Amino acid sequence: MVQRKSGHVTLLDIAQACGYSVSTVSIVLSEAPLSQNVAASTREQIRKMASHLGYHPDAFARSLRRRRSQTIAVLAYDLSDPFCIPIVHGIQSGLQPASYMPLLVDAQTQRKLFDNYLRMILERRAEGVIVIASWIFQETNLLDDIEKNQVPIVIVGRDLTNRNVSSLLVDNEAGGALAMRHLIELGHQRIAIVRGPEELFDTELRWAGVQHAAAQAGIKIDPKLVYQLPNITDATSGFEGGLRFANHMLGSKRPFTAVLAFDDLTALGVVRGLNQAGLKVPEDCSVVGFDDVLPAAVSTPGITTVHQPLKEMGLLASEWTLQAITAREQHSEKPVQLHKASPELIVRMSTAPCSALRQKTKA
Amino acid sequence: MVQRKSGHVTLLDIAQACGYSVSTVSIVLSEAPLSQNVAASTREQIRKMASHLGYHPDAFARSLRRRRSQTIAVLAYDLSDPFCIPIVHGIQSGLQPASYMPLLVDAQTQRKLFDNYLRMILERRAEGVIVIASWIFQETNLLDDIEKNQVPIVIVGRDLTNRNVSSLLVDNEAGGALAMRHLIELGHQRIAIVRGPEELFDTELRWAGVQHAAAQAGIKIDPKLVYQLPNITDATSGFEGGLRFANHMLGSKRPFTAVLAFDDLTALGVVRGLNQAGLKVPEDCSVVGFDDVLPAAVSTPGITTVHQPLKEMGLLASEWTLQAITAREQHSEKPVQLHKASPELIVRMSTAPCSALRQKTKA
DNA sequence: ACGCCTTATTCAAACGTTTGAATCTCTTGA
DNA sequence: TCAAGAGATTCAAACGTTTGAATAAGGCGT
Repeated sequence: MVQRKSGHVTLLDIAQACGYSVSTVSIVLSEAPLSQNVAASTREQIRKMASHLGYHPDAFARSLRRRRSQTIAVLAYDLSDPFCIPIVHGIQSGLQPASYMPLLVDAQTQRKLFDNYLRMILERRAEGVIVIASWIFQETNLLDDIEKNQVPIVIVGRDLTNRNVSSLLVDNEAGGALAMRHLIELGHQRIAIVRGPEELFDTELRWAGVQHAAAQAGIKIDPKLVYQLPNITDATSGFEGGLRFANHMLGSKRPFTAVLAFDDLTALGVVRGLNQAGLKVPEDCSVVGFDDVLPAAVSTPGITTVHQPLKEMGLLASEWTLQAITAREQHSEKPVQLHKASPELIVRMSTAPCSALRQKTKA
Repeated sequence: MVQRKSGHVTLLDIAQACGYSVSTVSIVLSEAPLSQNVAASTREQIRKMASHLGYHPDAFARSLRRRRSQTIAVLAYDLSDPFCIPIVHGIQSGLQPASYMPLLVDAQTQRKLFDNYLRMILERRAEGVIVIASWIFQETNLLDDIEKNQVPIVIVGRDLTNRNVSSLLVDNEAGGALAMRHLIELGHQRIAIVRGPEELFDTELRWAGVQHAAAQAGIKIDPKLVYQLPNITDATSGFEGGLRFANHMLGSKRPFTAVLAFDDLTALGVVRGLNQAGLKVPEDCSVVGFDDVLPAAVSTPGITTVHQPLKEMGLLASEWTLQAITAREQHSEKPVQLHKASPELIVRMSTAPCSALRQKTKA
């Protein structure tokens, strides 16, 4: 194997090795339209030599010349949020057939890192950006920077259509209602609610769904049994919050038979808190979560939750991005879109019919 | 803002805008040594114009010319394994100060994807590769391909020093012993073991540690209470296995007071299985896991487990890679290294003193 | 008035690839 | 015999940046 100074095999190496010009070799190996005109024997010979020398086209030179990076950046605000991974998988499967490379970066909830990576993304000339806005996420000037560089952008997990960004997220309102209706159908009347952090838009929407479902069933929500998670930027902080609030609920001496938690980690925190006080889930109290992340599925009891079709959302996000890129190539523009994915209730073992109800029906 | 055909601002734009040559602009903005000779006023002017136009150097052109991609590929065999994320974080924090960009890709346990991404990595001229070999991982010809291209490689989660690859992994033997000793100290004598898949190297090592600890304490392991997970490539499959084996254990009618599971997911599966049979953890049976992933921490009871210093391992992996790169620049070579990270026992609520022991000491 | 040093700036080639246009060599038909 | 076309291959410029060498302009000592 020949070693050039750059350490990599180039077209020139191949050209010299088999006595053709660089152009011919390029045409053959990149399967340009002109390669039909190249004699079959030549093609064969060049291809053989290329693989023999272990040639890999230099993406930098190619991108520079073609003015295409074949790259789409995926900027996760916090990759350790289990919420992200299925989305990433969906994106990958959408990009793979288009032979685009995902440039996946994790801002680790740090504004500074976020900006830093954003700069790198722009330098690497990503043709599109998909932002995964899990948990709290302040966008501030991000959009200006990206827009200035005319890079199509799609956001998952947040509605930014009012800022002219195509967005995909779960239908939070429907999801909240789904969870609430489930508890109501099980006969629960006194339901404690743990709302999400105020800064998170999901919070209001899920809350609206919950209220709607309650109103529809003629059930009043005791304001003293409504809690709100603090504005903390760590995705696992919900667990602490749920644990703390469970203690508050029990200390408040207000009766309740079920807890509707903002997300799965919060629900798991609630379960822990109830258990520490000697209460069993679901026998003494039902708990329902939101998101359907892995820990909810593998804990015991499994947490009843609202599933988000994350993989599908990721897939759609990648498709939208690719569409926006082709649109821009044709000097047109893809209109801003909003997709609200339908949530699905996953019933596990953390919810059960209200024991109070059983007594009532007996009476 | 000026728009060129490429859609991006270039050095030429800046040069023309303030009447200097491209060279001068380049020298100033890339802070080359020569920039000391450039008049302070000129520097000022150029910098101002650059930020005004929103200039970002083209990474392709720069890398092509400099022959440095400033990129290190991070190839995860299965990113959905919670095990990976802390490692990635460690890598990121190691790369950040060196202003290297991590090129993170997820093979999703698929051989085809793995090869595909590997090709892309080579085309993008990553200067180093860090492989995260969670769960089962067949390396076959990967190494040849990378070695041919003279790219330094480091592997996390697997010992491949015999193949000449620097490796970082937890000291599995010590970890296995740690878990076993913990159970023994709690007074458990009849301990069921769920071994990992046969193909996974960790399996034998942890098993050796377990056996060693047992021998040291003069405790015999009942072969009928030793199970082995099947060779499945999905990281969450341990849960199913644990659940199934818990049933087998109970069905075998052999007495046991504790279960040592191969990893946390398996432990969670065991807990579920025991619960379904009406047994309480830890009152009726203790369960210990391995890895300390998120689900183990947030389930109730929290799973006692063996923590791996994953973040530190990731950090060290990135440092080794950077060292190997600088070594290669100086035409020397970094020797192959092996780091066995010290595991740490995390005691949570899934383990408790053996009730049989209590009776014995009373008697 | 000349060479020489310093300071400030520019030239021009190179990195590896792609591609429109050009070249060269055959055939073929008139 | 020559023009015209087809087939096969090559030229040369370009993508945006970096950098060793070259140039230009001033200051200073002789």
